[in-house]
Amino acid sequence: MHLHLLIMSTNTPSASITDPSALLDERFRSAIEAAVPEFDPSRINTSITASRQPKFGDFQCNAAMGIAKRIGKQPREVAAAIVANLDVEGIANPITEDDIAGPGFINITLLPEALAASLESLDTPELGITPPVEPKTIVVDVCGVNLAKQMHVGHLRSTVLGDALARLNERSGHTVKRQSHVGDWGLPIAMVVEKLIELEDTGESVATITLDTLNGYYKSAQAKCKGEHIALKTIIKYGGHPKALAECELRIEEADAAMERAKSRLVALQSGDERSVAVWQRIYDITMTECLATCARLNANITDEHSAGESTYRDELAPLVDDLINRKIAEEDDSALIVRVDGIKAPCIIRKRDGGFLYATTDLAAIKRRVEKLQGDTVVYSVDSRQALHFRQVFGVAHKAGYDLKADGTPANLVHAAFGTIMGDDGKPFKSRSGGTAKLSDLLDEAVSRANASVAEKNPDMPESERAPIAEAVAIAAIKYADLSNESIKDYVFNFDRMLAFEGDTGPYLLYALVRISSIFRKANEAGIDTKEALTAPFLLNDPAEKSLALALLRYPRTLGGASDNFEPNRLCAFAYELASSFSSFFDKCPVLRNDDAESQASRLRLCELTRRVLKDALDTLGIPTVERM
RNA sequence: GCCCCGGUAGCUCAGCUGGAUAGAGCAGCGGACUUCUAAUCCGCAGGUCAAAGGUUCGAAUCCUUUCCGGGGUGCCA
Repeated sequence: MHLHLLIMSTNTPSASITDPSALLDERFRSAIEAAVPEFDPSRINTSITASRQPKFGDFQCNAAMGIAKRIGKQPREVAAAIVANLDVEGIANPITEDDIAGPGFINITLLPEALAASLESLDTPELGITPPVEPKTIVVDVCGVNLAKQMHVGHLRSTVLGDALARLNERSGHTVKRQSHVGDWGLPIAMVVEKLIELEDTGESVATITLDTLNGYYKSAQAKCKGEHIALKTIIKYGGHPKALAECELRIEEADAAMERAKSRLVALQSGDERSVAVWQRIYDITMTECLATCARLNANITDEHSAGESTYRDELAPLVDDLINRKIAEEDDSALIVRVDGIKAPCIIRKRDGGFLYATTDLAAIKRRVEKLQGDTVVYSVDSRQALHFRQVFGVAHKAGYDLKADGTPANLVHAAFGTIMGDDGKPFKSRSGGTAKLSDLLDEAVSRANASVAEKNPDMPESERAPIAEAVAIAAIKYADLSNESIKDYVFNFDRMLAFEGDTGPYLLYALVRISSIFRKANEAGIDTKEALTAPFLLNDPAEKSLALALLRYPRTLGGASDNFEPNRLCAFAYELASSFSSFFDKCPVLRNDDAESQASRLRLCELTRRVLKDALDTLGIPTVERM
């Protein structure tokens, strides 16, 4: 009954009998109800946590202090009453007043057989993860590349974090819909289209054009339209040679003309001009082919079907704005159309003075589609923290207009999972060696080449054909773990040396733990040991290292649920590191194959296999690739 | 000006929603490889949790103020 209540009360009920703290919660709840009948049972929080230090046992109950305060009794007196009413038969060592410590902590030490039983129940295909009572549909805004532009460091976090958030929620049993909001519309794109058409007209072949070339056109087109005006201002302000001034003015004339051509090209594109659309489509294909390949290389599950370009919203913008006008939600201000949101000083501009729509307008249409068509209960945006105000505004407008209302009339949960900037060693936003924007694929190449050198150093005999895919996986794991393991809101320093040092709290360390387990099973099979048989052997957890490994394993379901519900992949990273660390200690202290005791050997083999499966599952859920050898 | 986010060991970072003596990894020092991959393990050292108040049995965590750093701020995306 109490367990049932517990499950109903959590969004993702990952706690089950697999989790000893859930069992303890049930027993302590009963004890508290009996011990302090005057206390409102619905307000009981048993506050069972894992103990930090072994001398305080495995778990502790911190409920007595809080309850004592509310009912005006001494904390230790309440703790004693709880203990007197407590039955932990079959779970933990009997608890007496001697186990009450400090202001009223109740220390709990699990019975070895209870620990083994919990491990048994973890050792299933689901690994203790139970599906949510009410599965939700979660839309994840991820990646967000722009046409005619390479992916750069800025896309790393959106892609890696967004994909991890998606995987976390999928693993928790929710329905996830990824949406990559591709910047495929607007004047900048029209500029590139115009440029390609001009090239075609002069007879140049654009059939085999690459994304690199497109990226160059994008930059030069942008520079052409913007830069010269700045140069002119500088010349006028500081005085320049008349010749320079004349040259500058000439270039401005050219740039303005180019801008005019781009604007009319945009009109042509928007009205469906055949040639413009064909060129646009080619740019789209070239960009997406390469970007999706980079996503695949990053082991991020982002494909063509997840792409939802801004262009797909273009017919929805005018009606949406009209709706806001008609319902008096939007108002004119200085010839622009704005919506005011409570609590935010800056109004959200949804239509420019010249009649054009903006980023915010498209995002409103996107929210509408994601809630109404995609039926998202939650829409989460894996986007840079610098856009926090934008999202506060857009979410506010959507709510004001009711665009966030689900079919049942309740509002969807709109979440900006903001992340910080990737910095260079100088503490400034990361740049390439040459000082420009760092191309993501170049970054990955360098990581792979470093990983390759390390693998070659550790395994001189390994053939190149085997080494290459391992180096690739190790490099990607290193980069992704470095990105995912920090709290996402914070900026972090991108440092190859630290990431690929292969020591300590890094992706390769986690992979190494898996490699050691694989190695044990390879050796076991070579020695003719029946490993299949061992996988059903009873767990014997006598060594402290075995026990702490078991306790680490049992934290998996709860940790996964917390990471998923809070959109915090770093929690799962910390878990994976602790698990790998516990395993490494176990590996050092508890010989598996060189073990005369057959029962102990079987138990340890099973413990190894369970560790392998949990660690692999956690890494899969983070989108981190794994290897068998390294 | 206003708003948002940070500040924890020499460096890079955790800290499970208020719990016991604040934890890791690098770097430093000292140990452990004829033994399941030493990309590892074990130990030592390293802290006024930016500062000051407040809330209470109890604060890195919650509240207030101040300082420092970063970001954003009506017609780019």
